[in-house]
Amino acid sequence: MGWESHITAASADIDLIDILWRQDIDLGAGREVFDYSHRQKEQDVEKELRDGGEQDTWAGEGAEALARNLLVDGETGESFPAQFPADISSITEAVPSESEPPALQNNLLSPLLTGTESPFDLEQQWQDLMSIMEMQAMEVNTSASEILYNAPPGDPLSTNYSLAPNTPINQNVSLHQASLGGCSQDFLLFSPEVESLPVASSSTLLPLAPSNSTSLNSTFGSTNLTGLFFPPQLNGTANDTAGPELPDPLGGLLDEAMLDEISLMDLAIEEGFNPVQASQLEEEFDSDSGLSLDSSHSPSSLSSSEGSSSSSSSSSSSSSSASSSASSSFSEEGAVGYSSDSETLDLEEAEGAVGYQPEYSKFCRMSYQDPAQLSCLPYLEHVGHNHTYNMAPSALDSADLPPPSALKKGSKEKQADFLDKQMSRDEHRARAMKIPFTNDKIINLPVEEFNELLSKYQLSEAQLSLIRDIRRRGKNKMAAQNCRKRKLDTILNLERDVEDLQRDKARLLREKVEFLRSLRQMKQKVQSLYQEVFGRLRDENGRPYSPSQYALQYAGDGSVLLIPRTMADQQARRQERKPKDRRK
DNA sequence: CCTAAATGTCATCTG
DNA sequence: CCCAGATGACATTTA
Repeated sequence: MGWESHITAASADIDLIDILWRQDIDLGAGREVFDYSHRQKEQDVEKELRDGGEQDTWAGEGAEALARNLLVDGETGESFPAQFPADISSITEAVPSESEPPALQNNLLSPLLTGTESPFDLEQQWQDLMSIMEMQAMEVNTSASEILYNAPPGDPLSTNYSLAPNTPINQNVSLHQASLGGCSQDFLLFSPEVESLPVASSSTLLPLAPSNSTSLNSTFGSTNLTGLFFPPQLNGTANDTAGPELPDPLGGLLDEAMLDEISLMDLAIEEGFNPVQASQLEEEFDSDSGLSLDSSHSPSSLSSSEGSSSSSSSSSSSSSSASSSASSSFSEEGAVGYSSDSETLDLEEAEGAVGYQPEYSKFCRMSYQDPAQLSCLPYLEHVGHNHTYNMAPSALDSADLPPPSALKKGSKEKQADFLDKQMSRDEHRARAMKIPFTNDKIINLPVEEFNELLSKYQLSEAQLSLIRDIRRRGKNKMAAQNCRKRKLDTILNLERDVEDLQRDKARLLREKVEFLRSLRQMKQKVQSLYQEVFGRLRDENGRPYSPSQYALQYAGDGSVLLIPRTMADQQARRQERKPKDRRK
């Protein structure tokens, strides 16, 4: 279902890409630039695609798109170097002179935007691709597909070229941007190749439009990725095939989107993520430690994390609420935390775990403290047994244990066994050593009271030693529990953050897709305008100029010149190279 | 009986 | 310096 549409869209993209490519070429963008690297990347992509199932398909699409995109980008980037301080206004003016409607003017301006594309160079694209794949792998849930393709509610892609309301950039905006971009101008608007093509040259804007899925499929499928890399040839074929058909906006967009997303992904992951995110994460960890402090309020961990992740906070707030549910469960455990899991259940444990609540322990067991013996109280007996501590070493244990069971028989015996089993090793040891108070007390009593308690009894060195060990171990046990809870909490928080980040990433990718889409639209418009203008030009004899021999070029002063192709090509090359150098 | 997860224990560090 | 708590590493128990 979705896949098909996606795929088709992707294929459609190809045509678009081809067109753009040509444009780029016309502009003077060099394919050489990307060729080599592209191929390699593509191959890699293919491999990856093969490796994974659906994801692969995605990746594949993305790769293809990427490849195409790269071409485009590469071209655009190179073709539209900042070199040319061209005025947008100039361009617009020039166009109008031709008798174009205002709308057209705007359109013309839009092309300038292409300059924006430049930023996306091959490397980035590649990274994007990688990132996308990664993303796909990662987010099975919020599958990138959903995001990318289904993404926005009123997703433009699905609808049409018409920009979605949400679309960040609409044409108007784009124009604005274009002006800002101030791309250079002396570039040739479009060049040769487009015209050279029969279909295109003759007339039509159509060629500019993205090709249909069908055309895409045919061309693309057959050609395969490698084909993409050899634009010149492909262009011809692709154009022919694709030519007349209506463009599939979605397809092209999607592909680009894919590519772009990839790039975004990369950026997010590699660049943005590492530094920023990493720092955040680090903070979180720190906070965690802090959390430990807060142990009492496990949630604090959340808060802390939030604080750290505040960057994502915007989303986090929402997420936090959402995640909070998840975390909440967690928090309960943890926060409460440390209150030990109800499961455990030895009172001791509970108390202990709860730790931090010595009183509780007192509650439960104070009574039997009698030095006399724990056995006094029935209830205590059982429980008390547990608490009653036992001997340390296994020898004692063994000795102790047997007796009880042996002595008591029947239900009682069973109970005893049960209780024994319930007793911790330290309890057994305490009992074996005849320690007069419960482990609970030993462990949970505040230092003062603990010392007081010890002072009340005449204890042997061995007993004192055991008591100290019991206390130490008991404390540590609780500490370990808290520590683990905290750790778990931290992990949950991190997971939540990851989700938030993924959401952000997806959102950014969507936005990128939309931008690219609008950019592409503008390019198409520019191209169509170019063709229209060029088509209306007549020489002294009233005959149209041959697109193969002439090209329109924007002059620095805003005028549009008709110049011989050769010159145009030369200039295009120059422009092409400068940008490269700059980038490096 | 084996494995993995849960717990407990110990050694260290830290505040 | 002592203590309690935190935590990594290892041991033991539990499921």
